[in-house]
Amino acid sequence: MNDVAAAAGVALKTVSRVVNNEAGVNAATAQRVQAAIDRLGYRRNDGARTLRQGRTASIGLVIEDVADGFYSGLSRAVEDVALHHGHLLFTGSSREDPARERELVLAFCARRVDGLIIVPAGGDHDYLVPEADAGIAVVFADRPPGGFDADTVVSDNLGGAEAGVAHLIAHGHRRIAFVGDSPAIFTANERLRGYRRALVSAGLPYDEKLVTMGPAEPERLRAVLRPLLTGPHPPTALFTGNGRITVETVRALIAISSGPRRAGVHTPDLEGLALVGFDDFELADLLGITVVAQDPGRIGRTAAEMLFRRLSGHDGPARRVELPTRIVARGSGERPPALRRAPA
Amino acid sequence: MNDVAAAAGVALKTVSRVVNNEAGVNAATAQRVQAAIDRLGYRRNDGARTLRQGRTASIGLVIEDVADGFYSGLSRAVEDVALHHGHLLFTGSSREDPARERELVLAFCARRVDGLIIVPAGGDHDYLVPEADAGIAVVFADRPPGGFDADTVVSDNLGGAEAGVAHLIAHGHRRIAFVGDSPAIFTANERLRGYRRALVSAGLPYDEKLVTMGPAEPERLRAVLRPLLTGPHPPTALFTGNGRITVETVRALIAISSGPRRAGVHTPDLEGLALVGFDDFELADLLGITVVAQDPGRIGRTAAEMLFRRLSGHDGPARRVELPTRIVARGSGERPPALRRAPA
DNA sequence: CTGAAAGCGCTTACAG
DNA sequence: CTGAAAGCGCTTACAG
Repeated sequence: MNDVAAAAGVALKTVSRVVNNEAGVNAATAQRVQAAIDRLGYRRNDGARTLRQGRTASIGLVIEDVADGFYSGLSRAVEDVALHHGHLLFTGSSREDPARERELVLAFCARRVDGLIIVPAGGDHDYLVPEADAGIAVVFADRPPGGFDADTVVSDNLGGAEAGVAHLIAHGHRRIAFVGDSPAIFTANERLRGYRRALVSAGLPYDEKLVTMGPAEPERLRAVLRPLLTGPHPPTALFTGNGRITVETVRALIAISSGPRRAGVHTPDLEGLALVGFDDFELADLLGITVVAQDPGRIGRTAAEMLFRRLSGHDGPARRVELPTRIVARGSGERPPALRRAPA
Repeated sequence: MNDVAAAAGVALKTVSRVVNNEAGVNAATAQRVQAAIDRLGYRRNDGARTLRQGRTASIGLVIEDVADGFYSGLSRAVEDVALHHGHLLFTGSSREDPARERELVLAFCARRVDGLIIVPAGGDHDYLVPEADAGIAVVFADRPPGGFDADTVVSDNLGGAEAGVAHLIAHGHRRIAFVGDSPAIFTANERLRGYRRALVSAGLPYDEKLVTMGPAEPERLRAVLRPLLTGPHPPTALFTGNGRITVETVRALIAISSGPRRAGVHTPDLEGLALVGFDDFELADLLGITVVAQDPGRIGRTAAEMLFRRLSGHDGPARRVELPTRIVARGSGERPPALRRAPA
């Protein structure tokens, strides 16, 4: 900018005025400055601008994993809202690692992002207190924070799971297994609570032998599901706790029912089991899987809008928004209980 | 930092030394400074640091759409490499809009990112010349730039498509339709070229009535495929040009073959057609779809590594890396030509 | 081991 | 309409 000023024979401030389209510059002067800008290929340094102004016009987003369809849908919505407000977006994936979440968040804070949207991996957000005191706005999405008060947007995990399990019960099922994600994850527990509540409402017993929780690893699921399904009192239906669990469960069921198999179309008859999964996912329609659908785009959009309200001065108490889920019936959740074949 | 210096009774520079763990500070002094830092909740402002140092330790990534599995896989890899090199990542989606690509890229440049990874939406990258002159490193991924020389990482689109079509020919097909994405997209054209080349190699005629290109919209695909498949000389196989096209083509085939249908498991028998799709996608295994697989993670990783080589001083001529594809046979591409039923 | 001065590239707050 | 000075929060380059 200094070079431009020298080249145009004006003061720094005049160049600044031209660059920022401020009113009150003589047309001829402005033209001379613009010519110098073009000749020198000058481009304003927004980092310097930002330092002086105190706001960076950027926000940080920490999700679990971009490569997961749920979070990439959420990201896309956040990105749209951010751009619409003229903000740039730093992104990072925590990989369900609290230390990585913290590092990313603090790195974003060190860059002085104006605000943060966090899908928490960890359960302790004490570390955000100094950042929030310093004026960085924070909104949590998908899961609530731990030990820190801030705006939060979640789905109705409990109610959604309860409705999904009730759907199976309404179709005659009385032995329904719950296949959930790791118990360390907030949503996994809420969905387990919803499962229990549906059983209680229907007067059905809670049998912990029908409950398994853990990461969506194929080997683990096969190892857990095989004895469950081939044992003495198998369930007639499954309720799966999230999209990845659902997909890997379907794969496991096919592996269990067919063993090694040549390439070809796998008709997921699910061993005659009924299945309802939490989370919709691409191609669930073609597989005929009934789901309790969340709306990841709406979660992201809502969180981003709440953040920008804060950034434009809103100063009310922290709000918690709970978004509804809906059942999408596609066949797998509407089957009646089938007689299971005898153990192999 | 000034406040900390005052509180600790030392000079600014000493605080800077402590904050940055520079050697040569008396242990007692350092302790006093650290105490002041803790008491005041001081956190270094990396924006200011960056301004002084001339490097921002950040890179920008512009993809087509985060919500597309291919690009989110690419993003994840870029993110990993960036973090590994201590860089933060700005991201944005162009939505296949050249103007939006340009805006995002220039906004990143105004923030003085050290480097850029771009999946081009537009065909003209003249606008990058001043940025590159100013020292911003650029690598293109998935598609080559237009009118601008820079490192580029792409898949072997031509060879992959040729192999996929040859695979169908090897299984006896002689009338193979090509269902591609919009002709404005580089990869779509390369894959069409591969299709033609496979036909030529096998001595088969190129029939443009068997070729359709355009966006992956369900209505469009149904409107194009219905007459093609129910007409006088239907193809016995389809080659689809990318993941989204493949998925929507499968949906269209089901819609065409079954009309309105109650919810339930759709067995994608594809109307007896053979099908090979470019791009692997989640659940292609369960649907039994044979694909020509790219490796989006490897594309992202390779691009990011090339970028960081440039950032650490490498100054050779622009390189173009072409990554191999591989056929994953899952049944749909290995069917022999079937007698088609008569037009409905 | 410690510090005073200058400067990164802008904007703010004034003054003319 | 135009500009000189100060300052955002750091690091660089020296000096002691």
